[in-house]
Amino acid sequence: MPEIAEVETVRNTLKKRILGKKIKDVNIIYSKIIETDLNEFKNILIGNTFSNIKRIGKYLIFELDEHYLISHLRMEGKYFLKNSEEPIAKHEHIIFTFTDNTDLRYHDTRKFGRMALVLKEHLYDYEGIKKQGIEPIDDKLTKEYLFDKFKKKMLPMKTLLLDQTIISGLGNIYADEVLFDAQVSPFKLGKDITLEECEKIKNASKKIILKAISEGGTTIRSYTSSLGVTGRFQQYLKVHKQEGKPCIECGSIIKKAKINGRSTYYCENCQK
DNA sequence: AGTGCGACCCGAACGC
DNA sequence: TGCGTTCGGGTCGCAC
Repeated sequence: MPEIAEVETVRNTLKKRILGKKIKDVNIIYSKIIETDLNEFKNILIGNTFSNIKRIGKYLIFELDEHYLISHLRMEGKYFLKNSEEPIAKHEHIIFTFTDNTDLRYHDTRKFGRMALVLKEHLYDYEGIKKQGIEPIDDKLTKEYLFDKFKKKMLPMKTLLLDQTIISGLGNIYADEVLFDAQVSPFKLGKDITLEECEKIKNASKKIILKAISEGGTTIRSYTSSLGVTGRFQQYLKVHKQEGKPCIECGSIIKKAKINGRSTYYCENCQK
């Protein structure tokens, strides 16, 4: 389940492998992934070259001549690099074939990921991109900014951390970890949060994302032979999926709850 | 405007 | 064993 750290790892790995290669064909096996008109999608990509790969929030942005290919992996999207002769595997939905007879293959068991082509000057007209808030690693993420965004909200903090228009890039796993690190209850309403707690949330977000990115980078090195390009997150989780285990800080049993439909793990004793 | 929730998918986990 | 059911994850879009 890719979050910002996994997306960053995929970006760095693909940059080393596909930049400068000319696309000679695009095979669309499952078309609902693609939001752009399919003929237009193929016509723009064939003959084109990926010249850079950027990231905005959880979106991968592949740079082309005049367009960007925007790709969101959602939960299970992955990119594989394979030789073109290899048979198409289950769950491979979009295949970009380069002139050197290698493929970039988009693999997604849940078919939830999305791709779209936009003209470069229209990147920020794309809804998902336009709405992104500030990233945890950006110095513009201040306690004052967070306090201002949270202070009138009747929603629980868990929900607010998942809102990409406030903090860009936190997913369900890291939201739990951030709240644990900041010692803030996931149930606490935005309107009840203090400036001091915003400072803790800001620091925890940055710390956890930076750690996750470095872990993702470590993990990927074991993938060189199989070519599965994904940054699987490490099991350094203190609360997420730790239900029933003792809290590493106080020994209380980690609890699980649903908050606005999202599974949430927390320590009742540490998080107030 | 703010909030709540179903839809999109399908493999894994669970219940019988 | 084998079947059917439930769950989960990020985002969108619709309902209130």
